[in-house]
Amino acid sequence: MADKNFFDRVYQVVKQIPYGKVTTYGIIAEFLGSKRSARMVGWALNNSKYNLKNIPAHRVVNRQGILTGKRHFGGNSTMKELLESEGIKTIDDKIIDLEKHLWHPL
DNA sequence: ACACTGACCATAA
DNA sequence: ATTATGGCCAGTG
Repeated sequence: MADKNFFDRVYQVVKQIPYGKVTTYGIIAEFLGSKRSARMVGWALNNSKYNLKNIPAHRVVNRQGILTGKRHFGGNSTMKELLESEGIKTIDDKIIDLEKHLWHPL
């Protein structure tokens, strides 16, 4: 059941994101083979909290570096605080120097 | 079994 | 430049 679903693949990639680094839905989706499946990546993360996995979903943002999923963290600034806690600066839920913190699964 | 939705991205008009 | 639509896969009603 590890590589059985799209979700699990996403989990393994996201869990490999090192501290202070971020990645995007598109990159993950593209890494999985279908950049059009970026939606599923977000879904996987949404289910990840149901799976109680150690998924640093706060390190996953959209193509613009915007914390699109911050509203799913339950709080208003939970995601933002987590990122800043790792040294990632954000303005209005957008990551500054995204490419500087950007991490690629390869 | 069918239809709609979902933390997106790219292209077309 | 903005808005609309298609596409991808899976889950839920």
